[in-house]
Amino acid sequence: MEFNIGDVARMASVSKATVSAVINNRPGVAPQTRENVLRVIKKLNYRPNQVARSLSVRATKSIGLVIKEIDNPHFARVIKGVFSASSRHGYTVILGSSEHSPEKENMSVETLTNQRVDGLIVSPLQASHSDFGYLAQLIARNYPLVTLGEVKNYATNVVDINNEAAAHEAVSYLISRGHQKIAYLSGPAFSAHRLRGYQLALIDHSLPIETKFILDAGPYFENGYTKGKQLFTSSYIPSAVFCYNDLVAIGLVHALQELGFKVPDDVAVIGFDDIDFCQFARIPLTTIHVPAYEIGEKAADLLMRQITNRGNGMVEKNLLDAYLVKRESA
Amino acid sequence: MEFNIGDVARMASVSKATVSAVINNRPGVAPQTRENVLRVIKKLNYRPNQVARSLSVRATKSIGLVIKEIDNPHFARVIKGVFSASSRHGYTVILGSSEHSPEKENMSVETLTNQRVDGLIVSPLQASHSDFGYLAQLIARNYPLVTLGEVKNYATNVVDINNEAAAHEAVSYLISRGHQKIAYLSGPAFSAHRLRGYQLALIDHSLPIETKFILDAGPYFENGYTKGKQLFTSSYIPSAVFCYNDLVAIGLVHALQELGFKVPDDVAVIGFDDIDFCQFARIPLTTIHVPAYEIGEKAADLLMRQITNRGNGMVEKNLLDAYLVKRESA
DNA sequence: TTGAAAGCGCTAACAA
DNA sequence: TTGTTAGCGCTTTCAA
Repeated sequence: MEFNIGDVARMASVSKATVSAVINNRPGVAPQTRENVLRVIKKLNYRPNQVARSLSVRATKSIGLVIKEIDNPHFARVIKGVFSASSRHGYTVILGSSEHSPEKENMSVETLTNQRVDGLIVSPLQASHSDFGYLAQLIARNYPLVTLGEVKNYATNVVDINNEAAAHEAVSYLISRGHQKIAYLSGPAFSAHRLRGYQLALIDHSLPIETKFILDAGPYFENGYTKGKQLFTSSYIPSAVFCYNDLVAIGLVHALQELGFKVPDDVAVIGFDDIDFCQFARIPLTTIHVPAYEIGEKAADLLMRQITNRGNGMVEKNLLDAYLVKRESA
Repeated sequence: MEFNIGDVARMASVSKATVSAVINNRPGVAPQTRENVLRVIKKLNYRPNQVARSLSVRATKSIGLVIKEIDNPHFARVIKGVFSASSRHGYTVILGSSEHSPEKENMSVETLTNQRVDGLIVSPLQASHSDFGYLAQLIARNYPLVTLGEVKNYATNVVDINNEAAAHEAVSYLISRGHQKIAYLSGPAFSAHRLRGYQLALIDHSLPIETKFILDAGPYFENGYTKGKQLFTSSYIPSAVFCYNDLVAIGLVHALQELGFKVPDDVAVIGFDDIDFCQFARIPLTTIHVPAYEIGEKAADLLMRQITNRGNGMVEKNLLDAYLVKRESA
C-alpha cells in the first residue's frame, strides 16, 4: 500500500534513476518514458518519501522557527509571515517555543538542528542568564540562522525594528504631553533596548531616571495587571506608563480602571506591538506599531538566501520601521 | 565538523552498532564501553542525524498540525496545547495553515504526509465545496489522524466541543432575556453545527427562522464589522446577534457603536471561543467558553495513542465541555 | 557484549 | 536517453 521508487521503476520497466528524474522533473527523459512513468505514479498513487530524499541530498526543505510565546498575537503575525514566505519557497516550518525559558530555547534549537532543518529563525530571549551557548556553535558551523533581534556579542543575521528608537519615540511623546513621572513596565529581563530608549528619552529631556518606576513585569495581561495594582497602590505614583507590549498595557489599563484611575487623564498608557486588539480595547491603545508580519516574511526570505548561499560569511541586519500610533490611552 | 556515527565508532574503536546502542541507551553494553563511547560523543560534539534515523526506523517523531488561521488567539491556544503535549512525548510539530482554503488544506496534508509525519491533527474546513479527498486516503491507509471537529461521512478520531449544544445554549439565553429577533453572523460556509444549534433554539421556543437573519460572514474582525454595518443599516433589524466567533463579535460591536447602537441595551451580542481578550473588550463580551488549550492537548494525546497502537481501527470521539460565560454584551 | 552486513528510499556520478 | 552502482547515516538482525 505504501510504494517506493523501486516499485514504480519496476512497474514502468525503467530504472530508479529514471523515475527519480521524472519526479524531480529533470530534463533528459524521453517524453514517452516520462509519460509512462507518470502514469504508473498516478496508478500507484506513489508519493516520494521526503525523508529518504532529505538523507540523500542532505537538505530537508524545512526550517525551524523558535519564538517566545505562541499565545501572543504579535507572534502569531510573525509566524504567519514566516509561514507565508516559507511556503512560497517550498519550505515547511517546524515550530518551537521557548516560553521564556532559556533552557527551552536551547532545547528547541537542539531538537530542530538534530532534525536537520535547513535553517533557523529564532526570537532570542534577552535574559542575561541565558548563555546562548548554542549560538556560538551554530555560527561556527555557519548554520543558516536569522535572529529576530540582535544578540549581544554575536554577529547574526537579524530582522527587527529599532526598539530603542521606538521606545524613545513613545516616551518622548509622553513627555511632550506634559508627563514628568513616567514608569516603564518592562518585559522579561527588562528588555534592554526598549529600556534604553526609555532612559535616553528621559535623559534627553532632563528628567530623572527613577528606579522605582522601572518594574520588571513580564509579557502577559496578568503581568501588566498585577504590576499595575502594585504600582498604583504604592505611595509614589507616575502619571504615565510605557509598557513592554500591548498585552501588558491592556492588563495595566484594566488594573487602573479597577482602582478608579481615568485613562488617559489620570494616567496615560502606551503599549508596544500594535496587535489588532488595540483598537478594540476598552480604551483604544496608543502604541508602537511593529510590522510583525513583515518581520516574519523578511526573516524567512533572508534565511532562504542564507540557505542558498551558505558560507559567504556576510551578516545582514534588517531594521524595519516602527512608529507611534496615537489612539486614546495617551 | 559534522560527524556521523561512523566517526564516533572509529574514534571509540567500537562498531557502529555499539554506538547506536549507547545513543539509544539500549541495555547490553558494558559500562566501560558505554562510558568510552559517551566520552567520544562529547568530544566530537556528535549529534545523531534524525533524518537518517527516521529513514531507518520509519518514524519521524514529528506530527503535523493543520489549522485554519494562525492569527486567531483561539488557534494560538490550540497550538500551544498540541505543542505542550507533543513535546512531552518527544514529538516535534510541523505547522500548516489552510487559511480557509480547501486547496491549501489539501496541500498542507499532502506536504506533511510526504514529510512522513507520524500523525496528523487537522482542523477541517467545513466548506461544502471541499471534498476532503485526502481524508479517504488517510483513513484507508490507517494513517494516525485526529480531526478537530467531525467531518461528514468520515469516521475519524475527533476532539471537539459540542458546537450545536453550545450554540443552542447561547441562543436560548438570548431568548430567555426576551429577545425574539436574533441574527446569526456565521463563519465560513455557515459553520453547520453552530447554525443548527441556533436554529434549534429558535424552533424550541417557537420562534421563526428568518433567512435574512442568517448572514455568512467569515472568521475575522472585519467580517463582523462589515456584515454588522450592512445588517444594521438595513430596514429589518434584530435585537440580538449570535456570532460565529469572538473576533466577529468584537468587530460587530465596533460597528454597532459607530452606528449609535448601545450594547447590550439596543442590541445584545454573543461571541464564541472566549479568547482572553473578551474581558478587555470595550464591552466585555458574553461568549461561549471553549477549552482551546485542552482541545490541543487532548488531540495530541489521542494522536500519540493512535501512533502507538496504529491499526486497531477503533475511532474515538472526545467532546469537551463548552459553556456560556455571561459578561456585559448580552 | 560486540561486530559485520544488509537495508530504509532516495539521489547522483558514471558508464553504456 | 537510460541503467548500474555506490552512497546518505542510521538501525537491526544474526553470528561470533
